[in-house]
Amino acid sequence: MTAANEHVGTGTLGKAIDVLEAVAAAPEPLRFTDLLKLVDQPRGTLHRQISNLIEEGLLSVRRDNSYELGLTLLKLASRAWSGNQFRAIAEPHLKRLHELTGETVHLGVLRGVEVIYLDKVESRQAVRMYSQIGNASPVYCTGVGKAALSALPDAELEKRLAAIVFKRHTETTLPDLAALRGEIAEIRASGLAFDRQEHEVGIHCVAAPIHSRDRDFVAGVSATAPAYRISMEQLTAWGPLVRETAAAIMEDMAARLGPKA
Amino acid sequence: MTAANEHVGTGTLGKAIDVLEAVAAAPEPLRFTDLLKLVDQPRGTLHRQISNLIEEGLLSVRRDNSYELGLTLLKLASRAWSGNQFRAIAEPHLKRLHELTGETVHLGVLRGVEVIYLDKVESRQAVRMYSQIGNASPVYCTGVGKAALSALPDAELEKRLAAIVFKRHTETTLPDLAALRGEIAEIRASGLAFDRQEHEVGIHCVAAPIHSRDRDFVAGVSATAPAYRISMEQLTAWGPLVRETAAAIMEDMAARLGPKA
DNA sequence: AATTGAGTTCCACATAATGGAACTTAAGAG
DNA sequence: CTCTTAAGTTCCATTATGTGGAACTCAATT
Repeated sequence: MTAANEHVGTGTLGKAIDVLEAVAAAPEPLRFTDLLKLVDQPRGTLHRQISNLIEEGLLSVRRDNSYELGLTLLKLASRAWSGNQFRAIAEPHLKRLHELTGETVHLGVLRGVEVIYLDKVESRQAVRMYSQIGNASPVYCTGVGKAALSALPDAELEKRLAAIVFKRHTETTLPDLAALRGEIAEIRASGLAFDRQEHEVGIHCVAAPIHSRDRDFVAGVSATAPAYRISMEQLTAWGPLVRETAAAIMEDMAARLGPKA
Repeated sequence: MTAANEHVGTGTLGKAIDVLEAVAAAPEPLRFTDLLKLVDQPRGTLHRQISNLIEEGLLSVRRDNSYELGLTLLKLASRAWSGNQFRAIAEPHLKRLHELTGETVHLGVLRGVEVIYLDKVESRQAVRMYSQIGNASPVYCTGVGKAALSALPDAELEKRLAAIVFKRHTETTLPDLAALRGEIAEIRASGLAFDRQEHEVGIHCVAAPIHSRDRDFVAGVSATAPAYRISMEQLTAWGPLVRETAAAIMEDMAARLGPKA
């Protein structure tokens, strides 16, 4: 649980999404009463909300009366992905970076205090794709997340930093704000962010920030590799390539989305 | 456009989903006025609905004021996929079928008059995964779709058939209800459905139906291959394997979801 | 048979969505 | 450069819609 589910739904729609997010965030199946405890709503209300969600195919009921997210979401997400403009622009650059490094390449965008992975390129498709794309990870322990943070204007950065809840994932996870601030300073200086097995043991990466002209949109690209096979030196050596990829994506964005709104 | 967007949203939530589906179904970018024509709502109302959707991250605005689906959908769909019980049960069986045939294996569930692909197993990952999973195709021109239809109780089948709008995708696409009814009879007899390049030229498949005990849930598995490499004879020869896979999935469902609700 | 807890239905009430109209911008024509 | 038309946005009285307390059903447990 990151701070992501402290989302306060506004309006009828917001409440509905809150229910979906509660179901999404739960590590184990939820039944009616479990949900009732999670979302702060009266029984009658929640019951009707759930009915509506089921009606729309956003939620469905299992045999044991627990809930799971519905197929409508898959259908919509499939279109959200293929129709995403930023992803389409970045795609060829990701492929190129993959060809140059031979390793897995990720594209992620910053949203609140988490990173949502928009795309992934890897050759040996050992891992299933859906398990990564759309996946949300905390900012402070991913290369893409830290890179994205570094690209924010100071005022905005402070707001986001304040919202982070630190949780130790591995031995090397940044423990607190002070450590994160230190890293961000370094990232701003070098234009590169490293994840030194901070999210998952055995996995490290180099990442570079991507941002729109006015920095209201920030994202990142990374090259990720298993630590046993790729050394930190090798990772560092890829730094310039990753930075160039990010730069190329930004150029393309500027060119294809008009000089500026 | 299939009959899918004749969805009539009920309640506030339904209207919101209608807007999302309109954006999802559009082949080209929509601006405010375009959307206004598609969803039948007064300007002020639509405007506020859009604001709410944007607020929740379900929609976002491009530089040119056209809309695209938001990242929240990716995040939720990622969980919808990994948490889906049916998919999890079917997964090992799909892998086994893939190993036996060496070809691409699909799992799809019936929803209204379309099939939504829930999973896909293939070795050479030439095609991007998101382009298939979550993808919705018409029932009448896919193996999985026809297999699923054949498993419906008659009353339900008739309702669905009535809602189908036939559109010719290829030379061999079933042209009308009569043709489809004929096929369904055959599928019921043999337990196997074929897609003879009816959806896409050069691609054909064998599929078998999957259903829950009371048939309120129907789906299908298929083995798909390019026509230039795999003959109809070979496809037919795989039939029993596909049927066995479907049977194994149903057994697993019965065992893991309780003898019956 | 009695008790508890889960899940569902109902309805007077209040909140939140509605939609008409007025208001800004932005684009095109004369 | 001003006029005109169209696109996009805001406002607010009206009303429809969602709300939530309480009563109810159903199943499991003792």
